Amino acid sequence: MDIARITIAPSTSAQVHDWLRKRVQQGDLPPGMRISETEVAAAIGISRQPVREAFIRLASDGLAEVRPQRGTYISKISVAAVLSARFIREAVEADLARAVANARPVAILDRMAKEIAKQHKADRDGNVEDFIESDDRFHKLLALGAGQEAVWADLDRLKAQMNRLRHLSMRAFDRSFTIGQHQQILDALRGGDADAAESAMRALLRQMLTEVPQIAAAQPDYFTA
Amino acid sequence: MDIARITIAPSTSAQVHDWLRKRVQQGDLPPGMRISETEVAAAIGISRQPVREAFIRLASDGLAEVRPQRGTYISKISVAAVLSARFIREAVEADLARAVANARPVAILDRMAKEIAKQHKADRDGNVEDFIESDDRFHKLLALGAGQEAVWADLDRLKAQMNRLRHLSMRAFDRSFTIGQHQQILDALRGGDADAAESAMRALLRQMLTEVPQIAAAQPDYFTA
DNA sequence: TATACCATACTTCCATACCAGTGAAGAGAA
DNA sequence: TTCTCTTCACTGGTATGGAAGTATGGTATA
Repeated sequence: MDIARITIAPSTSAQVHDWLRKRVQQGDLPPGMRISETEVAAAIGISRQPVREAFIRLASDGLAEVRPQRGTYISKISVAAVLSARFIREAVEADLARAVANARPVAILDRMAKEIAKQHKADRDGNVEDFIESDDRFHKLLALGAGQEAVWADLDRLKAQMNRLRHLSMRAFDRSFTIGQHQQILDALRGGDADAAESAMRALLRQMLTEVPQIAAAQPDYFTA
Repeated sequence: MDIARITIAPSTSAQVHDWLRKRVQQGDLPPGMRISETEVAAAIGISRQPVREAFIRLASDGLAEVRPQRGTYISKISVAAVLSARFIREAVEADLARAVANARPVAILDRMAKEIAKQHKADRDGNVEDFIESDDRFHKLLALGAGQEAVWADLDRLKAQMNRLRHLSMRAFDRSFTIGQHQQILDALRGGDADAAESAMRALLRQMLTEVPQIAAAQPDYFTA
């Protein structure tokens, strides 16, 4: 038996937290919605305490807001936070692209090509969820190719609000543009052209600058400045 | 009376969390130390529940690790996390420097000059705390000058482990080198030379690449890979 | 001496009860 | 009708007791 596989059952509180977090990320629990310790506890069939602790964790994630004696609400999406995360992504992924272009890790680049193929298929099928997941994997592979896997973990946390926006808009931004940029990035990486890889990456991420305000304007109830 | 100043007393749990967080950041509670719900509650004179919730928040910050039925421990500093945050800082602050060099916001640049003066003084006086605080303000001003204040808030959260390392090492890295780079950065910003500003910033942050492993090696008990 | 077992004193986790603050509905007066 | 006040259901916050799991040191056994 593989001793690394020995795990303990996660606490009730942690399970509730995971469940809520996924539902918020997927837009199942919409921004501004009120949630109640009592209701959730009764629905699951447990006491209030673990639910309460899950709410605290959710608030630490920036996904909920606990207002004492008033109620707990799913956080609205802060446009400023999304744009801040976008700025950070552009800077970081530009550097990552340069590093990968210089290192040219063939195995990683091949996997990136496969993801682009999956994105074509998801686009044809109109499967937004698959597209988003493959998109994320593409960018994660970039970090991996630069030997900076931990960097992606940090970016992923920053991306939390951005992910909610993507799911809510159900548009995943301009998909054909995204795929085209991914291809350009990959071509540049294969050719070892750091400058081209960087500029293609920056162009990809700057596209959000025009799309985010449009999405926010279309569903103003879900957003704050 | 300024109605904006009306605030409600923070919950006990939140106060305990703030208190613990500061003590961990300042190295008062060293990495690896065991803390107990019962002990902290008894020391403060409250029940265990708020303390428990403070521990949960602390764990969300990455500053503590709760091991069920075993105990709660102050997190050791992950060298990988520090280096990941450093990589992100370099990429982001390089872009910020370029933006500021192009915008040349005079008022901000003057404030940055004052911070450099404070750093000279703190260095002469051997006041490490003052030096660290001024150092942070210098970099925050950079984000401000680029119109990206929210970016600094995100970076600040990523810097959590880095800050602990700084306080623990009580060295604040190479102070004279830091001040010199700050001056070079400021000169480049004043001259509108984006390339020079970027390279000076990158050189400053790359200095950590050599210092972090040294500090970690000097106090191995406080660090993990 | 070395090993297996077990009592015990911890730990965090969960359930329950009660508290204080909030806000909206409803009664009553102008 | 409109306004004010009271009431009350409901919210999150805290205290406490006990359940389940873990580590440790002593003890019996080989």
